[in-house]
Amino acid sequence: MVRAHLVAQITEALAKAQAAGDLPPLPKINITVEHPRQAEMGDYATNVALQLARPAKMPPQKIAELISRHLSIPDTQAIFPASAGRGPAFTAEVVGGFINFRLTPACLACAVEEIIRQDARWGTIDLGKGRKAQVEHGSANPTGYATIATGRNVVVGDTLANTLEAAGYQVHREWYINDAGSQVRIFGQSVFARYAQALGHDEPLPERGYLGDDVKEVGALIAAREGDRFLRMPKEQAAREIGQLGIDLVMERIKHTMARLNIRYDNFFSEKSLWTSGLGEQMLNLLRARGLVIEHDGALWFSEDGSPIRSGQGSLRSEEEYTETHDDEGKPLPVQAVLIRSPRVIPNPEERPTYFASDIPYAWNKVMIRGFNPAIYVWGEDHQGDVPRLYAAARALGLPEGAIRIVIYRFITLMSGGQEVRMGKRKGNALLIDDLLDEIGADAFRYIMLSRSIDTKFAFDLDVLKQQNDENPVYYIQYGHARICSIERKALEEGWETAAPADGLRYDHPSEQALIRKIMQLPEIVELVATTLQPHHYTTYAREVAGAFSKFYEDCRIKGSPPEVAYARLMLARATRLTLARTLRLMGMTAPDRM
RNA sequence: GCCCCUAUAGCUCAAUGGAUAGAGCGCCGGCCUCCGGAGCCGUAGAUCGCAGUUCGAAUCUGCGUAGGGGCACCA
Repeated sequence: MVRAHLVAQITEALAKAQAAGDLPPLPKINITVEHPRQAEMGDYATNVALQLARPAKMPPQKIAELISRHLSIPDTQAIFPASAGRGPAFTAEVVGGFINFRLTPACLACAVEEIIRQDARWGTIDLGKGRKAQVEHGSANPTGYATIATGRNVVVGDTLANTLEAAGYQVHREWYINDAGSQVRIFGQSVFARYAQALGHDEPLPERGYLGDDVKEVGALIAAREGDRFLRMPKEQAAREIGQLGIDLVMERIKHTMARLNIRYDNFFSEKSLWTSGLGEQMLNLLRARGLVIEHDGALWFSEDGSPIRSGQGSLRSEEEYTETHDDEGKPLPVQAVLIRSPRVIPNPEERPTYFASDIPYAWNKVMIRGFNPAIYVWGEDHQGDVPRLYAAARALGLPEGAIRIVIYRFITLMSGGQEVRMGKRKGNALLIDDLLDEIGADAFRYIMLSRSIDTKFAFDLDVLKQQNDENPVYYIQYGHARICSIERKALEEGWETAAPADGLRYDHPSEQALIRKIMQLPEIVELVATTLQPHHYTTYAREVAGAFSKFYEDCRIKGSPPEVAYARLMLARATRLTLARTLRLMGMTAPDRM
């Protein structure tokens, strides 16, 4: 709200100072306004004078004073159109080369009024301007129930989707089903083995088969539903058909798990469909026509610049060829070539050439056919090597710059007996989301998943989490919300709420003002998450809002205060409730009325 | 070997290149005639190492050290 106005005022003052000859002509700089760490330095500050010191050949303090002299201070109405006649919005002060801005108490009061006016709209911004965006998340192999590794993926993805929605995008949520390829085949064989075992046959699991209990359960379920009819057909066919049934059962269960997590999808997209629809071949032909597909020893390679593969190399697996090179400035150079079809794969509509090959038509489908921009991919760090390839493919296909954005998050490891263990679906040692939800519930799960930056790995210690459950910040935040609801209920019952004072609300207490400053930041936080795609900022912010409210609640009585004070405080409590509720909802958590 | 990510308080994590690096948990010490004590206040405690860029570095660059991931006809 306020920030954009400040930037505009500073820009104007800078231009005026130059026009008046106080400052020499200067190069254009990026004018930023930030929150000073120290409250004594005001609510906002700009460092323009420090940035201009060198080009202007003047001391920063002097520049700041000159700019400040040309600064016009707007009335609150300029920022909050509904609030007229409340005086200037802020004061400006030059300290050590910074220009510090402090919102006037009247302006803080206008902010509270504005938040209440916006009500359910509070926290929405218009960054997207109605454009279509997609967040693809989840997308684990349908070869087992959802694990907590997928949990991080979906919670991050869903929160980003919520954020983009709040930021004014029309958001589509998609799960990509990797229902093609060899893992699916092995999964089918594994389910078949468990199925046969359930029917009393001594059928061994395939090599590198899936060992988890979930696959056992799926096999037994199919045995119970379908009887022994699959035992009377060729094993290969049985494994394929049972594999499909298994995928369906697994996806059903995953959808159920997602619903428990308060996550819904607009679409589940089948990888296989990219090839059965013919789009895959179409894209390969398009790339071939552009000279970007190379045939070598019967294999098909994608090469961004069409450069030939070195002769004598039957495969690009050698280090030299596969390594992503960097130029002198450290900028990545294009990957030389990526395998898209092996000579060993017999073309088969149920098989797709390679995993990467599917990414090409999928990207096209997202951006060119369905018109998503941005199309956001939420990927685990095991896909990190695919990032430059997908970008290369996007460039080769001529997708608009920036249409594809990839979010990489670090893995979750499991603490077991003081040791970190990497989970694996095939190994069957992965912790399932459902089991964890039984223990701690969806709100705590989502909060925990969001509480760490996606760039840091997460060592998951179940015992510690269970133990900490009661003192989790989740409850502190939700408690703040529930407490406000309780206050509002009581205020209604006991009739504390009087008429609004004619000349507007007033907040003189430091704890009131600190709380207002905090809740006012919500749109900035939404913008921050929408642009950085780092959702952990919400957890920090929610904790801060709840903390500021607790302090306010300790210091400032509502009940029993003079009517005007009580009214203003009640409104502040309401604005805080709206802020907490929105933040919790962005995180996909509930905002309970009572606990 | 090459590429990506990470290293901040005893522990788990924050900090759009800004001013005195913040929280939670844990430790120690205070606060309930009162709107919900799942709370509030206070004490102690930290930027992996060495250079560099910058008016200013936890943040950017280089070289180390330690950990994770990737460089599959797995996904």
